[in-house]
Amino acid sequence: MNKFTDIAPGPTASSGPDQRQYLALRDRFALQIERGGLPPGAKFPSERTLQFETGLARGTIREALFQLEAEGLIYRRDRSGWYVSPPPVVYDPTRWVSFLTYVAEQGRTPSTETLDVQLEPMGEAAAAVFGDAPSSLVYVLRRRRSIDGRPVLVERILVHPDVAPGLSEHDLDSSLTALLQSRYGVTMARTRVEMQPCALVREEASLLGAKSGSPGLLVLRTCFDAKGRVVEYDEEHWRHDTVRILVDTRPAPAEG
Amino acid sequence: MNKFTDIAPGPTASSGPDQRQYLALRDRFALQIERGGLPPGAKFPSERTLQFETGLARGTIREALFQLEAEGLIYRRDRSGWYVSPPPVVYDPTRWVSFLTYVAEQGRTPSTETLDVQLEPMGEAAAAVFGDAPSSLVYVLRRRRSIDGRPVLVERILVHPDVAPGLSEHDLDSSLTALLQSRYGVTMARTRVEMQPCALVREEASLLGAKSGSPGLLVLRTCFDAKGRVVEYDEEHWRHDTVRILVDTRPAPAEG
DNA sequence: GAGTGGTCTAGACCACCTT
DNA sequence: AGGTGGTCTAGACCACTCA
Repeated sequence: MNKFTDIAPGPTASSGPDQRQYLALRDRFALQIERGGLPPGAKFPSERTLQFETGLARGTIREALFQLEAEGLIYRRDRSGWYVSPPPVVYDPTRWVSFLTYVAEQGRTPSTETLDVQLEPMGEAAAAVFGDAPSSLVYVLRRRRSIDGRPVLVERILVHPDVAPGLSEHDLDSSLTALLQSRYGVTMARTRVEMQPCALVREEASLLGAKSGSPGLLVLRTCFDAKGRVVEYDEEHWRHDTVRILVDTRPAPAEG
Repeated sequence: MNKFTDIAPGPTASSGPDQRQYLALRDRFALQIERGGLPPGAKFPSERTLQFETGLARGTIREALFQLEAEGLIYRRDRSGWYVSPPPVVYDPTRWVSFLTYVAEQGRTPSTETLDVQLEPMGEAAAAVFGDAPSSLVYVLRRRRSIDGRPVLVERILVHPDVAPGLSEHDLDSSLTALLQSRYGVTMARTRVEMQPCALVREEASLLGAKSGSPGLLVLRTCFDAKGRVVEYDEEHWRHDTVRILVDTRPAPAEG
C-alpha cells in the first residue's frame, strides 16, 4: 500500500527495526513531546486528522495514542480530545502533609470538592481496620481533588467519630489534616501505606473524566496516633500519570 | 441485530444500566473469576471461540479482555492465550529483605536469572545518585525475576565497586542482599523509594513476555548505609498485576 | 450543529507458540 | 501444521463536548 513500507527490512530480520506502525507513530509523537514541540496541556490533532495525515486506519492511530497514554505522556478528556500530560506531582503518603500544601509547594494549583459526607455503619472491612464492630458508625467522606483544574484523584476517607466528633459540620473542602490537628488535637505516629496499580472503572473513571479501564494507582493509607489508635483510613484512586510516590525511611530502631 | 438489545433501556436513560457490550462481557468474566470458577493460572477460551459463543466482533471481545487485564484479573502470554492472574506478592521496598525470602514466605516459588553484569562508566544520572564523577566505574547488574515460573520484573542494579569490590565474580542469581551483608559487611540505614505506574515497552516488555504498552510499576530504590553512602541503587520494572507495595513507617524522631 | 472520541462490525494477513 | 494473539484496514453509528 505504501512504497516505503515495501522497501523496509522484511519481517524475517528478527532483530531488525520494529515494523509496527503504531510504534513508529508513537515514537514520532514521543519525540515531539520530549523536544518541547508539544508543551504540557497542548491538544493533539483529532484522530481523523491524523488519519488523513498519515494514511493509517483509525484503529492504528488509536493504538499509538494508547501507548502514549499508558506511558503517561498524554491523556484524554472524554469526547474532547487528547492532551499532553503535565508532569506528575510528588507525593509522600507516609508524611502527614495536606494535599493543598504539597501540591502548592510544587508550583501547582490544588483544589478539592467534597462529594459526600455521612455517618454510617462501617461494615466488615472497615471494622477490621478500626478494630471495632461492623455496626459501629464512622464518618465516610468522599472527595475529588484536582491539580490546575484537572481531576487527579477521588478518595474515600474514614474517620472514627471518637477521634473527631462533629466532623461533618466543618468545611471539608480544605485540609482534613490541618482540621484534625488544630481542632481535635490529633497527632500521627505511624502510617501504613499500601499501593497497587489499578484500573479506574465506571464511577471512579467518570468522576475523573477518564475512560473506564484507564490505568490508575490505588493508595491505601492507615494513620495511627501514638496510642496505636486508627486516626484516619483513606482509599485514594489516582490517575496513573498524575502522581509519583516518594517514601524516605529509616528502619525503626527495634526492628528485627 | 439482537432482539434483546432492541428491547433494552434506551440510551436516553442516562443513569440506566450500562449498554456497553464489552463491559457486560467483562462483568461475566469477573464474576466467574471471583466465584472461583476460573482459578489462578486457568486459561481462557480463545478470542475466536468467544467470538463464536457470544456473536460479538473480535474487537469487542478484546476490549473486554483489556479491561480485565488493566484491573489485574487476567494476563496474556504472547501468542499463547489469556490466563487468570495469580494473587500479587506483597513487597516492602523499604526493608532490606531478599526477593527470594519474601516471595517464599508468601508460599510462592521465586527464581532469578542474571541477564548481564559489567563494570562500566556510570554516566550523568547515576553520578548524581552516587555523588561521584560520570566517568567513575560502577557495577551494573541486570536480572529477571519470576514467581512460580512467570516473569514478574526486570531490574537494573547499580553497586559501587568501593562498596563491593569483585562483585561480578560471585553468583548473582541468588540474594544480592545476603551477599552484600555477609561477604562485604554492608548494612542499610536508610532507604529512599520512588514509585510510579509505567508502561512496559519494547525490551522490558519482551523480557517479561508482555505486549508493548502493558501496564507496569516502576520502583526506584536507593539504599544508604549508616555513613550516608549509597550502597545500592535499583530500577525495578514490575508487571502491574504481580505486586502490591506495603510500607509501614514511623516518622524520623527529628522530623519537622 | 459540527466535531470529537467511544463503540462496534467484519473482514485480512502475520509472527509466533504449541504440539 | 494448526491455533493463538498481534496488527491493520475500512467502514458505521452513537453520545457527548464545545462553540
